Amino acid sequence: MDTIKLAEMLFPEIDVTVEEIMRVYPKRILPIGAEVTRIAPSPTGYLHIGHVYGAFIDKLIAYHSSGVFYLRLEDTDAKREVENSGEIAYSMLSHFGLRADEGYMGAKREQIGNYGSYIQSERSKIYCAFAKHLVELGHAYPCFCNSANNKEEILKRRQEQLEQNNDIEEKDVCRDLTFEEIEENLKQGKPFAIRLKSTGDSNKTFKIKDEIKGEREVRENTKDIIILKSNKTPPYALAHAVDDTLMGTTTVVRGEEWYPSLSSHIELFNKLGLPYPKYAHTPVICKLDESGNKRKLSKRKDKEADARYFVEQGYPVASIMEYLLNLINSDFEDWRKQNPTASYYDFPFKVSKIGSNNPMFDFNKLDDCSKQVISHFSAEDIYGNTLSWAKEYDKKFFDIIKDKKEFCISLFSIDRNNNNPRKDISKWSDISSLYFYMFESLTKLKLKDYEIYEQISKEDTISLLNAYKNEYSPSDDKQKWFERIKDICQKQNFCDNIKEYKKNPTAYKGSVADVSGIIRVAVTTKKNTPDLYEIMKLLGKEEVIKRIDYLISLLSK
RNA sequence: GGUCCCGUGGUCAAGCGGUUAAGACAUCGCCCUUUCACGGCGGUAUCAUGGGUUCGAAUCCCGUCGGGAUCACCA
Repeated sequence: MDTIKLAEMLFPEIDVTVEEIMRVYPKRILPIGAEVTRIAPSPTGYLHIGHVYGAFIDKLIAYHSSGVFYLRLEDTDAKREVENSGEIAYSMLSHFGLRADEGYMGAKREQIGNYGSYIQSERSKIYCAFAKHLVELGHAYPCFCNSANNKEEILKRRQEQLEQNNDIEEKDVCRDLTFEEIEENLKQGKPFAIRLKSTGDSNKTFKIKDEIKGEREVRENTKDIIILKSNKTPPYALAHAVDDTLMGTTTVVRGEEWYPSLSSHIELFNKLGLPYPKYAHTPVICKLDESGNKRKLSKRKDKEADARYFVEQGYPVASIMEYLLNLINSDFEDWRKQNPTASYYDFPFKVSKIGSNNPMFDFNKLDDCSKQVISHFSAEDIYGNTLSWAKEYDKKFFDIIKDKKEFCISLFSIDRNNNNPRKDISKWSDISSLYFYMFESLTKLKLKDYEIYEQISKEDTISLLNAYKNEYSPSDDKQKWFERIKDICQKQNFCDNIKEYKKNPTAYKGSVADVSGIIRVAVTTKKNTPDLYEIMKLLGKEEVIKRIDYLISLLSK
């Protein structure tokens, strides 16, 4: 068959050649060893946390090799496109400090870099030229079969095939069409897609090194994959081969879900006569679902799949990044211990040290990371961050704290300006509930809202509170303040010394810890708060007495 | 169902033929502490399983089981 003639018949409107295009995209001039990486989200809604994870690895690779990290928009599927999501992807990436060195810069901003356009929908002529080239070479052919339109249809079709022959094989009925048949189809105006004419042998394998998985042996591709859809846009495979070649990507970092299609991508590169890049197939972040099984974080089911969730919750950027880095290279924590104040970009990260297990997302661990991170913040920074977070995501709390700068800073300073700062805040949204008693009156609460000391009788509790109410003086220094509590202990047969109490617990009604705790609960409802002395000073005598009285009244009912 | 990937404590994991099987989170004790914290110390593990290879296996090989991914004109 005259493939040149066929190509011309299929693509009469394409007048550029692959050679001409390649000339427009010169080789990058970079330092030796520099890696070019990219994040290539498709604008189908929000940015998945997995993209943040992947982009972070991209950025790290580029950063440590003095290379380039760029952002490309993979918007070749108009059906799935969601408005504004390109912008969301850009701004989320920027938010997490993963701003690209070049590429797409958000909807209304110009693209930066010499290898654009970085928006695939603007490159369709390029893809067609490559597809045409492949037809010319006899490595691709037109397919006139009807396509499935949605996932449901695909799954149904697959199910039917399974029931029939236990095997799903791509049937390439158009592979052996004659020139005349193709011409006839074209005349009738039938739409066509372009398929790769695979020459792979499923009994043969080849070796390839994955930067994460290491040396692997994979089976040759035998599928005639689609390389151009009937609407003249490319599916991922062609876009990947063409763009990553033209844009000079040296390492492709992508999720493990791509691994099964690797051999088809390699065949495509081979047929194109192009060298393929290095690959790093990353593990996929999972979670434990309701039935106890591990599964990929799902956009539809899991709120934490959306990168915005972490912003809405008020996690500092560093917290997320450090948690992710801990997942990426598990020795990060050791390094962090040695280098408590260094930037995480200085961590000697290694692609090869990325594990190949799919990790489960662990909020416990994230929160711990975040508590560590926030413990290094100053009270002023905590206030500032909380304020700007609340302005966006908690209007009510914003109104409460916006004019209370001094008060809040005093509050956040408690237990903070020392060598072992308190670690109770993991995200800005914690603060309103953690310290709610500092911002509102307690007079609407019921007894069940208090963390009452069950082991102390109601009568003793009331009597302790009454006694303390009369003793409390805001002008006391901390020493004196505590002396008074001890006084009450002695008068009411509570032990004022913990060690003593532990030696002989039955001799007392309780210890000074219980008494302090009871006062703490009366003032704050909670057993766990920052230093009580400081809290009471901030609240003021009137409020403290009022709160004690209120709890007494609740207990007396 | 085919193909591929993965199996070390609740979670993240170090480990690469000889280890008392690191460390972190969570959890439970204890200690420190004039309260809450912070911090310190410690407990909780027959390395999915069965069989090989070996003087010796979490580490190598095979089977089994379990989990995951993928098999689109989606990325």
